[in-house]
Amino acid sequence: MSVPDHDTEKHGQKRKREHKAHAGENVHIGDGRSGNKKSSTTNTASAETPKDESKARTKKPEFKNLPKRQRSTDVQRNNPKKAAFLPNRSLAGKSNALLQVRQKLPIWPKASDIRNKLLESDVLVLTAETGSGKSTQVPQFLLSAPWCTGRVAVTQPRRVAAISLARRVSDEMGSSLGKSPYSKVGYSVRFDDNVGRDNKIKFLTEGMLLQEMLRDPALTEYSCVIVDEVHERSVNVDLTLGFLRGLVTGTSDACSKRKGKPLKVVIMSATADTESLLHWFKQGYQEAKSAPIASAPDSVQNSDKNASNSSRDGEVLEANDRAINEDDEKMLIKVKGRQHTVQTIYLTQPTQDILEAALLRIFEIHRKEPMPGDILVFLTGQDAVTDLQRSIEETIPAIITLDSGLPKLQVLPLFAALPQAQQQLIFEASPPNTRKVIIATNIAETSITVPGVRFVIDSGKAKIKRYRPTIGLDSLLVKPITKSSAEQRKGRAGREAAGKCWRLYTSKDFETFEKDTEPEILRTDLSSALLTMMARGIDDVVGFPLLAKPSREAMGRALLQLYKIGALSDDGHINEMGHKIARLPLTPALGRVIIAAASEEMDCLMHVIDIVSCFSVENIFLEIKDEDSRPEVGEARARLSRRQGDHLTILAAVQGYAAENSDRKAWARQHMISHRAMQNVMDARKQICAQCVQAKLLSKTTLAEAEDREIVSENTANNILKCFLRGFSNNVARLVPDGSYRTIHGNQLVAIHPSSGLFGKKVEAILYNEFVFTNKSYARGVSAIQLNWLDELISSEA
DNA sequence: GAGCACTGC
Repeated sequence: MSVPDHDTEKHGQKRKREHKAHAGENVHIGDGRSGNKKSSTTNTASAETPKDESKARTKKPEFKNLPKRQRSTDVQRNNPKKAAFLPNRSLAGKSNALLQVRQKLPIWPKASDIRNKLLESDVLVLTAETGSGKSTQVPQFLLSAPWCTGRVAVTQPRRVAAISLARRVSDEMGSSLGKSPYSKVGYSVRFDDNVGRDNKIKFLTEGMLLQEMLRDPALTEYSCVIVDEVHERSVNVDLTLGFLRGLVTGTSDACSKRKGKPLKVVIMSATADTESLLHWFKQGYQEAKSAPIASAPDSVQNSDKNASNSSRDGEVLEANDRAINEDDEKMLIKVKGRQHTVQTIYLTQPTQDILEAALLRIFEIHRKEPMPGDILVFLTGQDAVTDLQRSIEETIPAIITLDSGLPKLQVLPLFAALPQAQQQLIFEASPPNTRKVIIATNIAETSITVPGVRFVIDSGKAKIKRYRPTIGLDSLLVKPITKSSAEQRKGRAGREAAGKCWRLYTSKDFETFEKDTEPEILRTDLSSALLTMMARGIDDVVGFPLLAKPSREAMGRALLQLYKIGALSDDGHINEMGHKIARLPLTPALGRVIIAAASEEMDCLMHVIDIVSCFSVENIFLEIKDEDSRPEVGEARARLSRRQGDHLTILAAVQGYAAENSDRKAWARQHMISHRAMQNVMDARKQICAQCVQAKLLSKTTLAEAEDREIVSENTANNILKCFLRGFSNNVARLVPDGSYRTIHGNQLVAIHPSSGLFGKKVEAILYNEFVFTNKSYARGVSAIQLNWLDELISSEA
C-alpha cells in the first residue's frame, strides 16, 4: 500500500486547489454533487489511485452505531472503479438491502414509541448506547410524523460525523446526497455546504446550527432539531440547548416567527444524566409560565410574576402546562445498545509507572490472547505515546528470542498532530500473522474509531485543558478520567466481537472517578460563547438558560474581555464592532485583530488574515527530528524565519505556500510544514476573506490584487503586530532585570515556549497568542514588540 | 527545551 501522500498535486496544478482541500474531513470530494452512478471522483482524484485518494482525505468515516458489515457500501463509494460497475438500480437496490440491516437495529422497534411521544410532548430525551442505530434511524422515523412539514436537523459535534452520517442515511433512503435533484438528505459543515432544496433531513455541526440562528433565530426551516451526542457537552451543544429551550417554551423573542408551527426537540445521548436534562427543560417551561413577557430582563420578571400573559400565545401556554405536569416517562426513551460484552480487569495494586504497566500488559496479551485481536492503548499525550512505542520496539527482540513462535507485533502511534498518512495506517490491514498495537491519545475515544480492536488498555488518565479566569491562563494537565470516559474507552474493545479491557488502576481508584466529564463551558474562556449569545439577541447573558452555569468570575472576566476589545458599549450591550466580530468564524480576540487590520491607518488586512487563519487551525510546523532531518530542511525553515517572531514567520510560511503554484505538497515537505494543516489554513483564509468582503472590510479589487503579496516592509510588519495588540492586549509581557518575562497585567512569570522562534531570545517586550501552563507558564506564538506601542494603543482608544 | 480533543455561512 503506497502512502496516500501524492494524491492530487499533479492534478491540482490545473484546478483551484484551495476550496476542496481539507484532508481528513472531506470524506470524499464532490461526492455529494453526484451521488449516483456517474462517479464524481473522476474530476478530482487521480483515477489511477482511487483508494489513495479516498484514504488521504478520510479520517475513517465513523459509523458509530452500525455493525462493520454495513460499511461496505461506503467502500464502494470510495472506490470509483467499483462504483462505476454498479448498475443504476443501485439507489433503490441499496436501500432495500440496507433495510434488512436497519430492521435488526435495537432502535428499530422504538419507532412508533418515539413518534407517539412526540405527539404529546415537544421535547424528547432519548438515551441509547453505542450500536443502537439512533443517529441514523431516529431522523428517518420522524419524517412520517404529522407535524413534520419542515426539515429535520440533526446536529453533530464533529464535521466528519455529520458528513458520513448524511451519506449513510441517504443510502438507506435510496436517495442521492445533498444538492442533487430529489435528494432527501444533505449536510452542512464549515467549508462544505451540501444542502439541496428537497432535503428533508439535514446533518450539521452544532456550530453551523448556531450560525444559522444568526440569520433565522426561530429556525423556521425546521420542524424538528435532533441534538445528538449531547453527553459530550461541548460549548456549542450547551448553547444550542439553551436556544432550543427558549424556542420550545416560548420564552424566545423569535418564537412568533414560527407562526404557530411547533418545533420538536429530540435530545440524544449515550450516557447523559437524563433526569437532570429533562428537569432542566421542565424548569424552562415553569419559568416561561411565570414570566410576563418573552425574554424579559430579570428586573422585569421579578416585578410581577402574575402580570399579563397576554403577549404569549395561548397554545404555547397550554403546551407548557402539559409539559410541566407531564410524567417524566412520557418524555424519555431508553434503548439498549448492541455491543459485544467486554470483560473488565483491574489492577489489584495501584501502579506508579503506567508505561511499565502498559508494556507488561501488552506482551502478556500478545502471548496469551488469541489472534486476531488488535490492542488499543489509551495514554495521555504525544510524549507518552512515543515513549511507549519506543519501549515496545526495544522489547520485541527479547520476546522473540524467548518464544520464536509468537505472531509479530506492529506498533502504531495515533494522535492528532501525527501526519495524516501515518494516522491512516491504523485502517490498513496488517501483514499476515501480525497483531497491531495502537497507542493513542483521547483521539481514539470519540473522534477516530479504530477497527479490529479486541483488547483495550486504559491508563485512566487524560490531558484536560482548563481556563483560569483569574489570571487568564489555560492549563493543560494530566487528570484522572471520568467513569463515563472509562466506559467509552472500554467499549472500544467490543465493537466487532467480545473483548477485554485492562484498566491500569484499581477498582477502588475507579470509584473515585467523577461520573461525567465536566462540561466544556465550565472550563473554557467564555468570551466567545457570550458574544455568540449577544449577537443572537440575548441581552441578559447571565440569565441565559444553560445546563451548567459558569462561575460569576468566569462570566465577569469574559465580559470585561469583550469590553476591552471594544465589542461592548459602556452599558454592556453588544455594539456594531461586536456584531462584526461575531460574524467571523474566529475567537473574539482574533476577530478584533481582523477589524483593526482593515483600518485605513493600519492597512494590512490581507497579511493579518493569513496569520489569523493559521492561528485558527492546528499547528502548521512539523517537528524536525534530529535523526532524519535533511540539512536542506533546516535551511528552508530558516528562510521562513523572521526576527520579529512567530507572527511574521507564520506569514512568510503561508505566503510561501500560497505562492507555490506547481507543487504545494512538495513545498510543504521541503519546509517540514504540514500540508494538511496548510490546506485548512487556505480554506479558512478564503472563508475569512469572503466574510471581510461581505462586511465591507475588504473590497473585491483589493482581494483580487492581493494574490501576489509583496515583501513585508518594516512598517507593515510593525502595523501587523500593532493589530494583534488590539485583540491581545492582555497577552503582553516585558523583560525584567533578572532576564525573565513578566506579564504587564498581573506581573505573572511567562516563559517563551521552546517551539517559538524567539525561544532563548531577550527582547524588551513580547506579545503572544496563547498562555498555557503545562509544567511552566508558557507563551506560545510569540513576537517582539516595543513597549511604547502600548502607549499608542491607549491614546488611540481614548 | 515541548504540543488532549473538537468547532465556526
